[in-house]
Order: sequence, then structure tokens, then C-alpha cells
Amino acid sequence: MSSIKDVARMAGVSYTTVSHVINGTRRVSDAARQRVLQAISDSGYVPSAAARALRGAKARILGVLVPDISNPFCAELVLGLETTSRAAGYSLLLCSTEPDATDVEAQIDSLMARRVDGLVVVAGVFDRPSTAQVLRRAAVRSRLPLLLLDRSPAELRCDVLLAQHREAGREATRHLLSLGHRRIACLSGPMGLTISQERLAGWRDALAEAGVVPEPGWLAEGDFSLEAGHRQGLVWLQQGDVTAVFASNDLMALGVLRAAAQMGVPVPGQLSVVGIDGIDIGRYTHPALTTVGASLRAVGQEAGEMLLHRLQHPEGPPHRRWRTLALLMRESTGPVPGAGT
Amino acid sequence: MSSIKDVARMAGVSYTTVSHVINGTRRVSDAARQRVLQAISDSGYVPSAAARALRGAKARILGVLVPDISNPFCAELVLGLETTSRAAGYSLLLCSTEPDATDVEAQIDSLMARRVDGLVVVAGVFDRPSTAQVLRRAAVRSRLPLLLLDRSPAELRCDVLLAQHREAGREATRHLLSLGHRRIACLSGPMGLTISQERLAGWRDALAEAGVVPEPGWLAEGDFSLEAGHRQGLVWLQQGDVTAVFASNDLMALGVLRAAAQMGVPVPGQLSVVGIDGIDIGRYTHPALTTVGASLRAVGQEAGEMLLHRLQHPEGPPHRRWRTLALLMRESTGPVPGAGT
DNA sequence: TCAATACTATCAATCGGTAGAGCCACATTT
DNA sequence: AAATGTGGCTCTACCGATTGATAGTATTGA
Repeated sequence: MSSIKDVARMAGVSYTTVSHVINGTRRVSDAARQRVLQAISDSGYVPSAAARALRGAKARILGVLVPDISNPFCAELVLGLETTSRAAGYSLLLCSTEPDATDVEAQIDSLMARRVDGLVVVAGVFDRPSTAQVLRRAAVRSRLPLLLLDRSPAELRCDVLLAQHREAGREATRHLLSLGHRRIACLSGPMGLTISQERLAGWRDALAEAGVVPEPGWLAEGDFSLEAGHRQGLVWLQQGDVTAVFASNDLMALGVLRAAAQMGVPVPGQLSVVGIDGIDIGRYTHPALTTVGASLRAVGQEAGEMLLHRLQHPEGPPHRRWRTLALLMRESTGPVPGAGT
Repeated sequence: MSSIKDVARMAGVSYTTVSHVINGTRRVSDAARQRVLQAISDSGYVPSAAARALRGAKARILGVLVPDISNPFCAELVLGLETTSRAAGYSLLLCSTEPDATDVEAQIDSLMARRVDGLVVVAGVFDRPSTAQVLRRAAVRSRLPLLLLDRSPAELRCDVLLAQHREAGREATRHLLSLGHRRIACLSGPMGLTISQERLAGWRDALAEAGVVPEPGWLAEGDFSLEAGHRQGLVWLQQGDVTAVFASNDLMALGVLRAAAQMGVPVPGQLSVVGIDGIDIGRYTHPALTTVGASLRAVGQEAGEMLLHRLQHPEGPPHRRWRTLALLMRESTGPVPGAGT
């Protein structure tokens, strides 16, 4: 790899001059500039980001911590993030922490070592206590700008982009209730995660409002995967005592749809399913997934904008924005069976 | 951010000693070591990767160029890549180039500036002539180890992980033919992409073998998106003159399935659909998608291993591995309608 | 007692850039 | 003619780490 000195030698100038040509930081005669540009183009020279960063400039990298990039929720989010941050000249260092989340701390260390300018952390990642602690320390000690998605820990002063998960869960469940369902199961995400708890609470809220007392078998815990939704969907359908399922995320909801299809249970004729998130593919399944969500690309973009804004204004008060989750009524929910037309 | 000097000051030793403690490069007395470790832990010091990289060490970053991270094909691939590379201590710098692929060169420059140790490039990205040229120059000039997925340009000497796309297209189409289909449409990916061309050629091969002359309306071009599959699916179903669709990737195939569901056309009763790739979600749709593919996580892992191996052995001859695509027969394909039982 | 031999720990050069200070030649002003 | 200004470039210190050379201090043996 050629360095600025090689270029300087080729162009017959000092390497300071090369630097000034590249950065436009000082007047350089046209003759010298031309020779330098020629040398740069001939050698394919690209200034070392490491050296620049070392000299005091920013690294222009954002770290992204998501639980699982193969979950469209994360993937679409990252896409939005990429769009925004690339436009601002930032690159993305991606960490997909699950399922072997044993060494998340090592990943964070590696981000710190690279002196990322900021960090976007998706809720699920933050919910591991050890990870949260490492992040907290990092954010406090090195003033690392942090944008937390869907999580707002009281003890950490950082920007957050939140959603009303409890309300979302409530709305999803209310939607089912309004269709006449009473026996509504909840496939929760991992109980250790705040968003799971909130969405679950929303389900409980809505049932309570309607005077429905959930039976023990109506609640199950999954891990946000297709597989988990599928497995639990089969269980519920075999037992046959719920008419609707509220899944804590879209991927599990799709798994439940699959289970229903596999067992020949018509959706929404015999079973209604609602998810949360709004992943793109939910619009294209059959039946299309009713869900509570919003465009995840837009969320990613907004998250990127918030973080970039913070980089510009490191000292301002923490921002707290809400993303709106709306009921996207599609085809996987319908009137409770036997409601009498 | 604290530096090695701060740590040295806190511990009352020279910063050389701190370095030796961190790296275990030389004997340090227990007393000194303890003080250094304490200072490191107190200050939350993490060595600067930039400074290390500058001093001659590797950056321990791999660049990843994918067309679209929100396509599960890419996302699953990246997940596999992440698993392998993280285990080896490498981080991933992610670039999702589409749809506004205008500044891919800027993205590559930014990767070069960061002196990534290696680069994984997914076929679609390489198929843009200007991008290919930039990559070629970069690979040649700075000996940047490159792993190309699904593309093997004659003029570039680098490692490749290939698949028999033509054979895959042929196999998918043959599968439809073996079910009695004759009127088989092809929803190709962008014609400018090599994989699209190959898969398309496979479709032509199989039709020719069977003595079927494709009609003009049977071929359409999409952009690998759900939306494209959906749109074209509606067109074909409205025209009603094909009994099967071979889609050049799974996402478009899912779009076609959606179109069929929407128009009340039973699959595989009235229409058969086959895709290529093997994305995970294809197993969970209804009907589950018949496709020609393999575990994409495994492909990502293999790609990672190949690239890491290359980093260890920069001088060896280029490797050329084949990933196998196999027909995954699921539920979206069946006998041609009216075949008479 | 002194030299040779470990051990430790420090010094200083270096990587590739950036930027303040300085230098030189020429033009303009008084 | 001397003083001043200015455009164009170079010198050099520095960022944070690594590493070969080196220095200081016990320990050991003769």
C-alpha cells in the first residue's frame, strides 16, 4: 500500500503539500497540484484512515449492535441506518450478537478499540446485564454517543428512540378482542427482555380490560425466531383451546401461520394471528400478517439521524423520541369462529 | 479516551511496560503488572486499534459488500460470515450498496482507507462495471485479499466461492417439467447480472431439452425484490397462460406466491413456483417454497473461512470452491393442472 | 571484591497522516 | 535601498501504539 510519502516522492514535493492538495487546506500552485493528483491516481493512493484518526480526527465509523442480523427486523433497520450514515460519510461496523452472546463484551471492546464515533444498540442486546454494564461504562467514561433503540434505562443518560410496546401489545390484543376473540394466546419473546415484558403486559392489560382471565396454557415463551413460532403454534393448535395468537414479534407470528397452514387450520377462519414489528415480508405472506408496527427502514434512518445529530452536538440534553407503532390490519386476523354471521 | 500514557502514569511505569503487560511480549514483574492491570481497569483503557494498525499490525477488519442487507439471502450470509470472522477476532465493516449504488466507489475507497484486511464481495455488487474495475485495481495494487461469491471473472486472480447457477436454473426448471409443466415462465433477476443470466440460461436449457419453445411473454425481468415478484406474478396470473413460474431468487418467488394467493389461484394446484437461494423463511411460508439452494449461513461461514485462510497464506494459488445447490422440494410445486390423475 | 549474568524497565524510532511555524523568493510600498 | 507583504512550499512535532536497543539493578560465581 502506498503512503503519502510515496506520492510526494512521485510528485516531487514534500508530503505536507500532498496533504494540502488532498484536503484543500491551503493554497497550492496549479502545477504542483496537477503533479500530485497525477501521482495519486497513478499509485492508487488512499489516505490511511487509521493515521488520520490517530492524528485527532474522527474515525467516521458507527458501531451497530443487533441481536440477529438474519431477523428482517434488524436487517431492515440496519439498511435504514446505512442509508443515513453513508450519506454523512460514516461506515458501519456490524455486530450481530446472538445466539452465542457469550463474548459481547469482546465485541464492544473491539468497537471501543476502533474508537467508533457512536453506537446504535438495539434493545435486545442491551437487556443482557453484563452487556448493559459494559455499555454503560463505555458511554460514561469515554463519552461515547449512544443511541438506544426501544429501551430507556433510567440509569443511563443517552439518546433513545422508543416505542410504546405495552400499548402496541394492548392494541394488538384489543384488535383481536374487537373481533370477538376471548381465548387469546400470547407467544412472548424471551422473558428477560424488556420489550417482551412490555408487550406481554399489553396483552394482559387488554385481556383485563375485557374481563378475560388468561389461562395458564395461553402464555408461552419463544426466542423471536420462526422456529419458535412454528413449534408453539403446533402446540396450541393441537390443544385447540385458543382462537387467536398474539405473537411478540412478526417472525414468530409467521411461524404460527406456518403451523396453522401445516395443520390445515384456516387463518383467519379458525385462527387469528397478530404480530408486532412491521417487517416487510409480512405484507407478502399468505395470509398477509396483521401486525402493529411501522417502516423499519424509516426507523433505522431516524436512529441514524439522531446519532449523527448527537455527534454534531455532543453536549446537548439527551433526546428522547418516540416512533409510532400503528395497527397494520391485513389478512391474518378475522372474526372469532362461530361468531354467527 | 485514555491512552497508554495515562495508564502508564497511573501505574507509575513507562508506557513501554504497559504495552508489554497488555501483549505479554516480555517479562514484567508481578508488582508492576498488578499496578498496570489495576490502572487499565480503573481507566477503562482500550488500546487504539488505529495506532496499532498504523504501527504495522493488521486492522483485523473485513469489508463486506452486499447488494441489499434487507434481502434475507444477504442477511443470512452476513450472519455466517460474522460467526466465522468474529471467532477469529475480525470485525465486519458492512456496505449495502443498492439501491442507490451511485457511490459504491466511495464506499470501496472508505474500505481501502480503513485498510481492511480482506473483502467479501457478493456477485451482484461485482457486476457493476465501474465497481468491478475499482475492485480489480484495489485487489491488484494493494494485494487486497478478495473473496468473490458466485462470480469468477477471468481477468481477476482471487479466491472464489461459486455455485452452478446455470445448473440450478436447469434443475429448477427440470423439476417443473418432470411434474408435467410445459408453460413455464421465468422471472429473471436484472439482466445485467451474471447470476441472472446463468439462471436464465438454465431455464432455457431445460426447456430446450424438453423440446419446449418459450413464448415471449414467459420471460420477465425483476430486481430480486418481493415487490417485483408480486407485480409480475399478478401479470402472469391475469394472462393465465403459464402453469409454473421459475423465479431467479427466493424473494421474487415469494412475491409470486403472494400474487397467486391474492388472486385465489391455488399453489401448487393451479400454479407451481420454484425459486433459487434457500433462504430460511422459505421453509415457513404457506405453501413452503420449493427452491434450489443450501444453507446460506453455512455459505457465509465457508466464505469467511476461505478469506481467513487467505489472510494466513497470502501467497498461495487462488482457491476455487463450489458450493452445492440442491433441489429442496417443498410445497409450492406440484403436478401440472389437468394432468388427469 | 569485582565481573558476568540474569531480570526489569526505559529510551527512541517508527508507522501515515495533520497542522503550526518557518523559510525563501519575489513583488510592492515608502 | 530598505522594509514589508505574500504566495508557495518545507520542516517538524505530534497522535498512540510496538519493538529493537539500551540502561539500571540484583544475583551469582570466581
